[in-house]
Amino acid sequence: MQDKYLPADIERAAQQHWDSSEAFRVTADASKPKYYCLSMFPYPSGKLHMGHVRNYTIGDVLSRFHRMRGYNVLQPMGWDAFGLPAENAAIKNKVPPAKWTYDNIAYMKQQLKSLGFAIDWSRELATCTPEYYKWNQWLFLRMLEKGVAERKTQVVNWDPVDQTVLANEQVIDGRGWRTGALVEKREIPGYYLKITDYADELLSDLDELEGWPERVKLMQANWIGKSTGVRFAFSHTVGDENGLIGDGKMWVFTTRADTIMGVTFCAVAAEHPLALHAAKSNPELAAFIEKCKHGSVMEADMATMEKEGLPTGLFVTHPLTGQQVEVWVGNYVLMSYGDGAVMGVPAHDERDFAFAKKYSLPIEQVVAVGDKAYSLDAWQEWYGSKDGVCINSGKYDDLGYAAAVDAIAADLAAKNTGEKKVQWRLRDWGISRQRYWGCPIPIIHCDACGSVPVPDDQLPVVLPEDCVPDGSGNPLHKRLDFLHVDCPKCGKPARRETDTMDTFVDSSWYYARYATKFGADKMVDEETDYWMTVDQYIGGIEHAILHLLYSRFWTKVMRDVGLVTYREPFAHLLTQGMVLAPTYFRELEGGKKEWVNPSNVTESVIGGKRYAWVQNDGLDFGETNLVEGRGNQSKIRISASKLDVIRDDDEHGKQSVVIVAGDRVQIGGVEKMSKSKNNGVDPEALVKQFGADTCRFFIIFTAHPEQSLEWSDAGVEGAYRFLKRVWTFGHAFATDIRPQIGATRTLASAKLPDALAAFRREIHLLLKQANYDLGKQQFNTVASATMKMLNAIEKAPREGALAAEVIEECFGILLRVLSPLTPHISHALWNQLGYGNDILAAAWPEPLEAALVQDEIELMLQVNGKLRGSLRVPADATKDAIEAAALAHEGAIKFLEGRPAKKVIVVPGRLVNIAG
RNA sequence: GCCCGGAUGGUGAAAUCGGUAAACACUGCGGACUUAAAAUCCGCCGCCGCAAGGCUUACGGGUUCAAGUCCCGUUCCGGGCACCA
Repeated sequence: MQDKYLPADIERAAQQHWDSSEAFRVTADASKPKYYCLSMFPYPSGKLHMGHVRNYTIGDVLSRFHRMRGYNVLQPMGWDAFGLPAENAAIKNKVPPAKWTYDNIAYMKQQLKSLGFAIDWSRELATCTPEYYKWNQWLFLRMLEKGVAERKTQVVNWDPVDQTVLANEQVIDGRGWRTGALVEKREIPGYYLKITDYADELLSDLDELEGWPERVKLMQANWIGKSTGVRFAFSHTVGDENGLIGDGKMWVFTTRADTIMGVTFCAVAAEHPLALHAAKSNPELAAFIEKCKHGSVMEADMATMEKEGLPTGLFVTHPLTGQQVEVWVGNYVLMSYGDGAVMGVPAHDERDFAFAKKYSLPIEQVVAVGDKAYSLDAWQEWYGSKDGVCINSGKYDDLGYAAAVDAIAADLAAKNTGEKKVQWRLRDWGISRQRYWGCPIPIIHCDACGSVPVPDDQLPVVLPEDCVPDGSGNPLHKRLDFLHVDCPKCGKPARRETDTMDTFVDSSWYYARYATKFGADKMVDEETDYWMTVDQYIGGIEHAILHLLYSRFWTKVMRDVGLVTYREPFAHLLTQGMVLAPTYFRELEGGKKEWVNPSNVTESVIGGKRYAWVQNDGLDFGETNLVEGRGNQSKIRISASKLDVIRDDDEHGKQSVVIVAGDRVQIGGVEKMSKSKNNGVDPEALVKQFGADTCRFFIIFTAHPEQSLEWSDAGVEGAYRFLKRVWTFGHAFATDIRPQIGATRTLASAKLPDALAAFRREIHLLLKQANYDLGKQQFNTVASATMKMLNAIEKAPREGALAAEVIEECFGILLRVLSPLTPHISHALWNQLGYGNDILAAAWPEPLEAALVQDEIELMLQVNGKLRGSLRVPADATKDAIEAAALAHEGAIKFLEGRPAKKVIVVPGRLVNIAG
């Protein structure tokens, strides 16, 4: 056996073994419990980043752990291969998105393999292949048939120079990313999936998802946003030659019908028919509406922008008081929520209050809480409270919130002008994208027949893969061979739809496709019934709402089409935290920042302040300067061609001088690894330098899976050092310890000497803790436990057959607990130390009760809640005996200072607290 | 702005049900080995204090024999906000 730890050799051999034995290829097997472990598939952006490595390491730990516990484990992998970055790369490099994407997949696949994940590669898929996206198209057609998909208008960001639709990401400060032109809102037709039809079920089924984090369920529930309120109409006589607008009714929705008597104005969206009508004769209003068209379609911008409005000069009639109420246009009213109009109750709605103050509109208090006094000076929290009673509200006076809403809803209903209604915040899912690199929407536009679905036998509608977008719109418009098609209905020349599907469609059902036998001409087959649902899903918290909600919706549609029987796709969800790294930059002329990669930066603390610099690129050893200085008592020795001197005083006035080689850079914050901040750490370089096991171990060890992880080069070296020690001990075991073991094992029946028993107990205790933590999916402390085990094993007695047997048992436990984290080294040692052929086939270790027993335990002694000592008592001591021992303890006597003990609390196995 | 999280030593973090705060590491410092360096091994390391002891889990209150953990309020940081994935 090799005495040095050589990760490259060990890892190559282990991976070859897994490959040649097809170790991770699985099929349905009814004799075993199944465990479907799924990590969110990567976008093939070019190279793996640390977020991927973290995600798949967590998944791999779970997969390997369950496999050793006897589960039939499926862990697949694939590629979320359509999307905007491929088009951006095409614009930049003049390479078709398809080529860029497939090249990236090939590269990243080899990177994934080098990390030793237990993946069944026979199930690999890429969403940009026709055999996959055919089924997007097929199910979309079923949705059209069922009325779940429909065509209507959508609001998009329009770049007037490039004449193209922009993604939100491509709008920077209200301007197009390439042209710098002011972006406009524009309405165009597109396809929608009616996720709102499933709102109730998507909300109520959250209760079934016991394996999901509460916060994710809460976020989803808030996103769906069920609110019960009253929808009612203000009547009016505004109309034109086509009759009254909206049949003389302006509908609004409110959750605060109890404040209806406090309405002093109404506000409508800029796109509302009443606003458009008024604008015809009001140039100022027309200009305001035009202004509202520019600006963001994003909710965050809508919510933070200055609330502005303009009166329309139109009036509507309050349905209960009969009073005339002026209608304003407000830039904060969304046409897409409810009916695009709201009632304005400034006394009890914070936004209305600010609006009324700004435009000097009347404010009338109609709710009172206790004896609190209402004032118009500033908004008070209680103005919006539902805990008060109605005042100044005629017949509704003195009613509480619920009673008032009921009474008002009943009166509105009696007048046939309103009713209670459930309103959802959730909007329908617009899936049309005016973009090339996506799944074609299977529709043909015919002048005679309209929008005609592509017949099933003509699927898939294949996307030409050789287009190169140039940023000025969808290149499919110029592809006549794609565009020209005969109408399936009437046979006359027609035109294909050029819009493609949102990439969230692709990722809404890939998990079901992995579980299907490929080749079968079906979207999913019987094998899915065995594997689904996904037992464990792992991915970034940033997907907590959209991707997960769309996947749940898509599953329910597949169920309603009769494809599957389950109603939820993911039983357990683990939301991993982000991978962060420090950022560094140089300030360039004009205030621009040039970001410097952390791998080129050296940092030091000088006089209590942090400094960073980039080592000189061209270190010139021909003219080496050797400099020795003193700073903070430490010697600094550097060789460089360019030097920089940093001087600083710490808070005690001591001056430090440090001479550094290189250019100073500014220290930014610790942020998510990203290209834009140039703070990514390359996993490939790391694997080359230290091996996959070190990389995996560091990632698992350094943070709880759900928490963000801060990158540290020094920490990686610590992980490497640990694995070296594991290997070194394995070598010592093989050469010095194992040879002491006799022909027959005696451990099971032997009475161990105290030191050996204590050591064995420690390992089994650590194992018990590790198993508990694995159950909690807290892998960082499992990694700690393996380090503690090695610390104990290295110090354990190793002379004699019995000691060797205990070490054999304990090191075997360590190797197995380590194997999901660092499978390569575990594989090599398990095999070479004679534990067995393949650690994958070994059973997961369980602690032995016999090894855990102890005679004496230590209890902490507190006096008035403060720690004053400890006492050793027999493990089976009674409460009275413990009390007596505690009161007799010198620490207790000293700190009670002669006072009698008022109360003695004994917490079994932990502590005694004397109150005196 | 709205919704959801988070905050513990010089650093990453641990503390299971309210019961020893800082396990396990990293950095740093001291030492051994070495001609030297690397590697490895041993020791020390929250703050104040000579000590006894006191203080300490972002900040301010509260509940409790006992609070990092529960409750109320505040600040700061992060994620999402529907066309980035």
